[in-house]
This record gives sequence, C-alpha cells and structure tokens, in this order.
Amino acid sequence: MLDIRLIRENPDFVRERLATRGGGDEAQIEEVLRVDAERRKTQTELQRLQSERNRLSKEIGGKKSRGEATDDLESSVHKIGEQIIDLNASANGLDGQQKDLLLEIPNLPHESVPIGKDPSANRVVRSWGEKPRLTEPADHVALGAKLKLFNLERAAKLSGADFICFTDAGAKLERALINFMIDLHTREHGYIEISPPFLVRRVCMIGTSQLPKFEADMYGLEENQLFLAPTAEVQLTNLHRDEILRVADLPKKFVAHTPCFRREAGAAGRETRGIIRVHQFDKVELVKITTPEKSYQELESLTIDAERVLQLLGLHYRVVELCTGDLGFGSAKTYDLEVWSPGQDAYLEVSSCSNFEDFQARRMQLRFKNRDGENRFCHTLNGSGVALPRLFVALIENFQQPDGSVRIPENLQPYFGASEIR
RNA sequence: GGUGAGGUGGCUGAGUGGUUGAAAGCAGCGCUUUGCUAAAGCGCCGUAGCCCAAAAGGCUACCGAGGGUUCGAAUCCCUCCCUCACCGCCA
Repeated sequence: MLDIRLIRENPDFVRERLATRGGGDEAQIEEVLRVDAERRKTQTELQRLQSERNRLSKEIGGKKSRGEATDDLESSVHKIGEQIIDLNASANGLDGQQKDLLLEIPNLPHESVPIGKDPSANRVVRSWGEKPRLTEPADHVALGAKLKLFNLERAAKLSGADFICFTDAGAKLERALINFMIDLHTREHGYIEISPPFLVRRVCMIGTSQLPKFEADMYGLEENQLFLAPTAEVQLTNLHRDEILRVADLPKKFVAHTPCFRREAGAAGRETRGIIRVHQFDKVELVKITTPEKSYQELESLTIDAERVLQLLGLHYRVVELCTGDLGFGSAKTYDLEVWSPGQDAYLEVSSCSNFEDFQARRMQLRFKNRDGENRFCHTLNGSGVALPRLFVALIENFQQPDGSVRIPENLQPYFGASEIR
C-alpha cells in the first residue's frame, strides 16, 4: 500500500512511477485524491461537531452535579448527536473507499529498476556455470517416466490436471533437496527455520498483497474464511503483523518449507508441460524483515543466499533484474533466478527475490521503533530458496547420463543416500 | 462442539456512566548526585488522523472488532473475533 501522503504531496511523481509499470494504474490516482479530499473535509466537520458535543456534555455534567436544570443543553446536544451519526457514516464510508482504492494500487518501482513494458526489457545481471554438453537431452517428462520419479496420470486420478505425485526415488529426491536447502539456509546463512500453518486468514493475504486483487488465483475455504497459502511468504511475513519490533532485533530472517497452492487461473497452456506449472508445489522460502536503510543490501544478500543452492548443486543459472513492466504487484525491485533446463532448451524461473520496501508492512502495520523512538514501517523482502518442482526438473535434466541414469551432485549425496538414480 | 473466565499503552496491571488518554510498576529518554559501576532523587515519555503555508498550537478518535443505549461509554446492551481453563471428540 502506498502512503496517501506521498500521493497527496507528489501526485505527479507517483503517477509517473506507476506509469512505468504499463498497467494503467496511474489512472487510479485521481480517484484516490478526490476521495481523500472529500474524506478530510468530512472528517474536519465531524471533528468540529464532536468537539462541540464534548464541550456541552461536560457542561451538563457540571450543572447536574450542582443540581441545575440541563434540559435545553441536552436537547441541543441530542441534535448535534444526530448530525454526528450521519457525518460519521459518511466519514467511515469514505475511509473504506480510500482504503479499498489504495489496496488495489501496486508498488512504485525502485529508481534503479530498468524501464520497460515486458520481459524483453529485463536485464541479465550475471550468470553462473555453463550449460552442460548433452546430445539430444531428454526432458524431465521422459526422464521421470523412465525412472519412475513421478506420475502425473495417477496425480490426476487423485486431484485432477496439473498436480504432481512424486514416487519412489523421485519422492526421495524431493525430500533430499528440501533438507539440503533448509540446512544450508539455517546453518550457513543465519535464517530461523519456521514450520507454519498452510491455511491463513484473509487479513494475512491482504497483508502480503495477494488480496484483494488476485483472489481468482487463490484457493479459499469459504466456510472457514481461510486460504491455502500460495507461498510461505504469506506466513513468514505475517508472523509479526501488527507488531512494533525493536531495531536491535532486525533483520529477522526466516526460512520455511511449505506446500504452495495456486489456481493458476488463465494459465492453461502456458509453460504447463510436465511439472513446471502445477496447482500445488513445495518450496523453500526466505523472508527478511528489516529497516529502510538496510533493505537493498539485504536484497542483494538474499539473492546470493538463494543462488548458493544452485551453485552447490552445480546448476547453471542466470540472475535477471526484472524491468518495471514485469515487476510483481507489491515489489519495488526483483531479481529472478533462472536455472537452465536442457529439456526445455530454456531458462526456468526457480526464485524471485524481491524488496517490497514498506508496501506490505504498511498493509499489515508491521513497524519498528527507530533509535529516536519513532515508529517506522519495516521493509520486507522475500525470495524462494528455491522452488522444488523446477529445481527437480533442472537437476534430472542437467545430470542425465547417456545411459539414461541421473547423477546426483556430490553435495546432495549425503541427503539422497546414493550417487545416482537408475 | 459444550461450559466458564478473559482481551486496557512496548510490557505488567488498576479502573463499572461525567476533565480517565487512562492510576501504579517495569522498560526507555533527560538532568542531579557519583572516581567508575551500581543505587537514589527529579522531570519527560502511547498511537493514528485532521486543522494550520510551516513552526507553535489546537482538535478528534483509539482500552480486541463492529453495532447499539445515553446529553455523555474503557465502564451498560448485542453480534463477531481471539486467548486461557475444563469437558467431549480426535491424529
């Protein structure tokens, strides 16, 4: 959520920055400003009347204690009370309207983000490793079938299209990857491991900005007013919702392994081959809660923490800085990690590391007390470290052997318990 | 699911209709005393919004949330949420 004062004081700046996203969101600014002006006007009048009521009520209290008559006063206060009820209703309505509008406006891109309207303007900032030399590589669907690592037909039997059921060595490989990643982030990168609930309240989904705008992409349990979290970003970032943290306790760094649930509405046919885009997948997620001063350096280190996973597994990848038009709704700046997939002959996004600045913190009233004793909104960041099905795809495709087996990278062997799958 | 007890400032905790934004304590900040530390004394110390060009200043709201009663609500009533305890059910 943007700061209404920023919009009020620098509307042109806000419009200009929003326009770089190319989503037409700048059009909403005029409406917000209109409601804001109306709201303040109403509030000022309301407060004037409330002040008057308080003054007269006090007078009544005084007179009563002296045994004097108060009938005239009481009836005039009663009249003011009726006006207050009306005005209060308008003020509340305008307040809600303003908030609803603000919740639908995306974050402003950071000034360092390249301007562009689609992924073609994204910037590759670095890459690591090299593509493996493979002659006619099999893709993960073929490899998975041959080695019986997962079974999509049977997953469909259970849950429908676009679900995964890992089997045998495949299930074990997934579990090995999870443990490998969590150990790495907790032991070497200083993250605290969290095992959160998977169902979350609406207010959390609003806090991290999945809602209200993207409700169609979420699975919800209507009766219970709960949602299946689409990413552990929701749980980890909301852990301290409505709190005022001590600056000495920052940054907070959390890692969690959770399933993630996404309806992927409207995504049919896009990147859906095999297990690349599914409705439920596991992910190891990293979240940081920090201060405005530190958040950009924390974004760099968060990205590097995620990259370590791919490096230790020996997978070629590149880091892409998203342009303004490709940025997620709440993000001010994002680096995607894209791992090489020989089977797709393309890079696959396995992590998206973002700094939300105070966008989410403002929505969830997540603050810290600075050294001057003032309450300030925290900055929040998150990134996958990393998403499992695509990591799985990259792993088996990159390390496939001419004889159809898959070599397990050395760093993973202690977790997997074998050096190959055949 | 049932019954009961609760939800007050960063924390603990008073407060059952009229200067209560809220006693007291802790924590925090400033000053004094002090060789240093500790201790003591004094003072300050909630959040959000609005008015004002700004500062100064003023006003309003906020005691889980939302409604209601009243001239006036932390205090009375209703609904909901959450926490705790016990019972039931249960991995």
